[in-house]
Amino acid sequence: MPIDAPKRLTIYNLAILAGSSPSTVSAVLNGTWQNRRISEKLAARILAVAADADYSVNMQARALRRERSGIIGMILPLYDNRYFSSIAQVFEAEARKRGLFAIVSCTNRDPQQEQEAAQMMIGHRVEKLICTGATDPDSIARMCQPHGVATINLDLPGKLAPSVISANRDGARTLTEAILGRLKARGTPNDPIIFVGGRIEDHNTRERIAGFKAALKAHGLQRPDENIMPCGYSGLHAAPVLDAYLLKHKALPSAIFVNSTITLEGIARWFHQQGHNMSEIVFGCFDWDPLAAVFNPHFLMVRQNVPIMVERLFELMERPPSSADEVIEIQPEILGDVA
Amino acid sequence: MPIDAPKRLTIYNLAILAGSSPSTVSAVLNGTWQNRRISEKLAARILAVAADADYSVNMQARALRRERSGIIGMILPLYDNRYFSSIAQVFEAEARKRGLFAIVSCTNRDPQQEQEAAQMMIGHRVEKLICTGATDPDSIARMCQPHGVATINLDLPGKLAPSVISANRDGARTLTEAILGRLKARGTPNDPIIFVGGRIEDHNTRERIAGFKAALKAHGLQRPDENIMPCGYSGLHAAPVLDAYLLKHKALPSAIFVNSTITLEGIARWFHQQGHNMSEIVFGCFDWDPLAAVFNPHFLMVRQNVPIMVERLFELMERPPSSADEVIEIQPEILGDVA
DNA sequence: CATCGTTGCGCAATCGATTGTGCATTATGT
DNA sequence: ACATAATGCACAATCGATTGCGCAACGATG
Repeated sequence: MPIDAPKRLTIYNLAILAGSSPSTVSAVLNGTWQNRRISEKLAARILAVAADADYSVNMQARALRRERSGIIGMILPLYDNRYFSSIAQVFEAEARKRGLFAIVSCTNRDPQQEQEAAQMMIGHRVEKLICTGATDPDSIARMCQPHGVATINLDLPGKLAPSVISANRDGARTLTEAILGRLKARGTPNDPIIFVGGRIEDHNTRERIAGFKAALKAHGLQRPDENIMPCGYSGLHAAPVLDAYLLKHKALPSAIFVNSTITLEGIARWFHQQGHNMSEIVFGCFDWDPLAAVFNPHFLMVRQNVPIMVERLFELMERPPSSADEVIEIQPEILGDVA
Repeated sequence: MPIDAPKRLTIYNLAILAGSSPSTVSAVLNGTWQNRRISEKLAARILAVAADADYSVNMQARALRRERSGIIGMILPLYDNRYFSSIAQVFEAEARKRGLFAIVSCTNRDPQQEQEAAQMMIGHRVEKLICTGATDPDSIARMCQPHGVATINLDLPGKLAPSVISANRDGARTLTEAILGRLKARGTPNDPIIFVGGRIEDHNTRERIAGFKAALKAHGLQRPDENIMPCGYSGLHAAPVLDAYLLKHKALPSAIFVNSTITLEGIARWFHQQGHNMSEIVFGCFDWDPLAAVFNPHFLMVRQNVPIMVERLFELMERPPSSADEVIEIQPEILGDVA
């Protein structure tokens, strides 16, 4: 092992090795040599030399000169969740297909971290920035705009950039109707049903609540709003909410609309700790996790259509959107045995 | 909205705005101005102008000139799994703490994708490359070496770079003993137990099998090797394996050592489809998923210690390893009710 | 008053790839 | 044979930040 790489390998070195010039080497290596009328013979020789010497283009130099980085950024609340991790994975694969390099940064649903990450992304001269589940997408859009970085919102919409989101209201209504169907099948169509989880400040939760209420109303059921408890996404907040419900009603609700798998985790933990049996209750979860689904096939779960959402995302990047605040809604899928 | 950013904002523009020079602006903005004896007054003025103009350093230019990118790369089999997504998340947070920018790429346990991703990373001049769960880490180390990019292996070890992995053999032995303890508690200490999932080609699976066998042996149990079925990670392969077992033995095993949550998913699906009851069987899984754990608190699960593993990773990066193929083993944790 | 040391800052080269332009050769047309 | 066109390639400027070096202005010292 040498003490250090004696000399970095550049197109200048390659030019000498191949008996040519840097500009020719560059053109050959980046594929524009046809336009420059480089002979096939020389191109082949240069390619051989480059391969032999194990050359690798310096992306920073390329980006600097081209004034475009070939990088596309995404900020994400977290990786550690099947919905978001799947978004990251599909996003990366699609970016790669398009010759773009994806960089993803987690921001923990924290507006300040979101903005810091966006600053980083701008520094790295990303060509676009996808704001996934951002608590404050409009601030990010405003930060990016003067730098010529277009943003697109995913999962949660904003007003200053086009957005791709799930059809939350419709999905929630369908899920709620499925829950009501289960209750009816059990012969207890009028039993109490509650909504747990999410943040009332975020668009998705509000829409889901609207869908939830609409479904109840359509079935002639009126429920007090106190049965709607958007207590945050963290699973920790589920326990106090359930405790309070139990204390007040001296009984568990017959059905629960759970607003995320993270909340579901908290609820399941509470049930286990309290010694209650989850299978006596109808669960509908607006989110999907394969392990949860397979362990509890009777659960009703809504799977957001990540592949389509990401596909639309890239379409928006490629075709300019009709308006700055266009919102594309993607229908999610409802899963669960019709037990 | 302007047709385009009229002029990109650079230190040259800032220098004019602040009535100074590019080199001074640069020094002020990157914090080295004290060394250059720039007056506090001028520094403050430049900072004000920069903030006011919403300036953002061009990282490619900086990287090019400094000959270091400030980027650290990681390749990963997939995001869509709680173990790996957690690794990505912790890695990114730790990198950020150190002023590094993390880029992560999924390679689907495919050696070719691993190498392509490594090429990309080298092109972006990552300062280090972490190969997580790589099927062929040594090839990557060989690719990186001539470019002066140090690699570190995570989760699966290699011979050409230091590695941080879980104590697979110990963990598997402990897990197996816990399973045996459950069997004994049920009064059926000699019932059959099988091992399902993983790849026999990979180090971790081999070590876990060794631990599994060692625990059986220590308890005076000899099991035929045909009960060890490393049928791959995908959940799809679990079904045929279980079908075959059932066909041959006319009964289910009393305990199953499952080698990953992905395999567990396949097994659970099979149980549900076949109408078997999982709770009659002792499950031990060498992997952890919070939802699986909370839905099946009686499951024995091994949680690999991701925070510590990543911490050791960064220590290896900062302190040179004692030898090129040093392997650091991190003890995992065993979870599950002592029901 | 001359010398020397500080303080404060700007000049210009540099990192490596890209690309507009120009200059030799060689083919083609008349 | 001569003008024109096409072919094949190299020169040199450029992207934006960094950094070794040097120079002026000023104060301190003898």
